[in-house]
Amino acid sequence: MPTAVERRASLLAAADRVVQRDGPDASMNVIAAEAGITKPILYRHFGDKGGLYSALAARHIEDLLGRLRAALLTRGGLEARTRATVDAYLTSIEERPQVYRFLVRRAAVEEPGVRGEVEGFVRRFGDELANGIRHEPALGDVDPMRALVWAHGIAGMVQAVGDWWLDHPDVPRQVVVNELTELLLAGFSRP
Amino acid sequence: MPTAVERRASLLAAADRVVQRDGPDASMNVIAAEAGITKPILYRHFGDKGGLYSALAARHIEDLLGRLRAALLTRGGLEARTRATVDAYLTSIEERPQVYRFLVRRAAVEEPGVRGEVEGFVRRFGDELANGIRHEPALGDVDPMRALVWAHGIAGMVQAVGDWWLDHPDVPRQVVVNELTELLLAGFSRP
DNA sequence: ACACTGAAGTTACCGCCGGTAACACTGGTT
DNA sequence: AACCAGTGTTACCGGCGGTAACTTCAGTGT
Repeated sequence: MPTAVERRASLLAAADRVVQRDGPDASMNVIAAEAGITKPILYRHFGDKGGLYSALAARHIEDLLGRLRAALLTRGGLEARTRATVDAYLTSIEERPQVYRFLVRRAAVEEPGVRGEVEGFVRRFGDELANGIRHEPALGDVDPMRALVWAHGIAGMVQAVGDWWLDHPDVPRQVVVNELTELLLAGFSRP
Repeated sequence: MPTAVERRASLLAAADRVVQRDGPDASMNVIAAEAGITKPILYRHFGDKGGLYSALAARHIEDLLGRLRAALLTRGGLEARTRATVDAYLTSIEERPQVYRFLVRRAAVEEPGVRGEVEGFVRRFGDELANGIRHEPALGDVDPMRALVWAHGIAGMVQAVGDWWLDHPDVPRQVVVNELTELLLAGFSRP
């Protein structure tokens, strides 16, 4: 007899399997079947579909944000940090494309207005990055508003290139990393 | 008795009204009711929901791309062109937020893999922009791959900032335009 | 004048979705 | 023995995208 949190974890694992196999449009029935149970149990554990998706997304978002944070702390200059972060992002896409698709497509659509739930991971990354930029030693003091606009712009830039790269798998990752890093660094070194 | 293309245009106009009133999740029933007819007629004209959404999106995409193209042709230096284009983008968001939401959220989700239909307007903008960058006089000859990555990055950057701005209406447009323009210009003027 | 055709439009349905109410089963507590 | 409390089920609801089958009616050939 598993505990409640174990059960919950196993349900999330099942949902994860389905999403990775069938893409980000998994239905509650299919997820329940994969977990070997029926729908109402899912609803008792997660409230509604948004709740399940939030829980599932939260897990991957924390993982991805963890990688990005670690990359942002890379020792070396601004260039090394930038390159490491971009590379971490694109590597995550390469390793689990379905998860990435789930994060950027599905988790952002489930009307984040009503509850301040997940709010899309690009947003969260942008908000964190804004803090990082404000305190980046190589940049000096940056106006908070400027940091916000820049951070969300940079996050969106990396995301858009990642999306584009998803549909152009022939392009080597290193090439994309190089171009993006160069573009970003040029943006940082303003006159 | 209206002709077929008139009918089609009036149906699209009805769909447009519903989307602008109720947001981008309009159902076929509601759209049909708004048009004063019933569902099967919509399906005879547009095939399926994706077809209607494609047609509706195509219209707005052409309009928005037209504005952006015009802004890209602004006389003056690279800065004037950049600023005008960013301003055109944000102004379009400001004027019709629901349409913008429809374009970035809905029109990109309807599985573009099967048919090469709309493919999201950010993608199209990115592809066009890549051409523009390759031939931008102020930049000289740019490697095609570099132009592609940059263009999609820039398109994503502007889009992300636009999305963020949608949820922060207190920030004046001019401020966002200024920050974004500055960031982009710095990116262009690489060492 | 009249039957015929074909398009326009309707009603009524299908299967699936997200979500829920109401009912069984089972173990432990008193 | 009686009673929970939790876990699970079946069976349903309204609404969605999508379609089959029927009606209605203007135009046309003879």
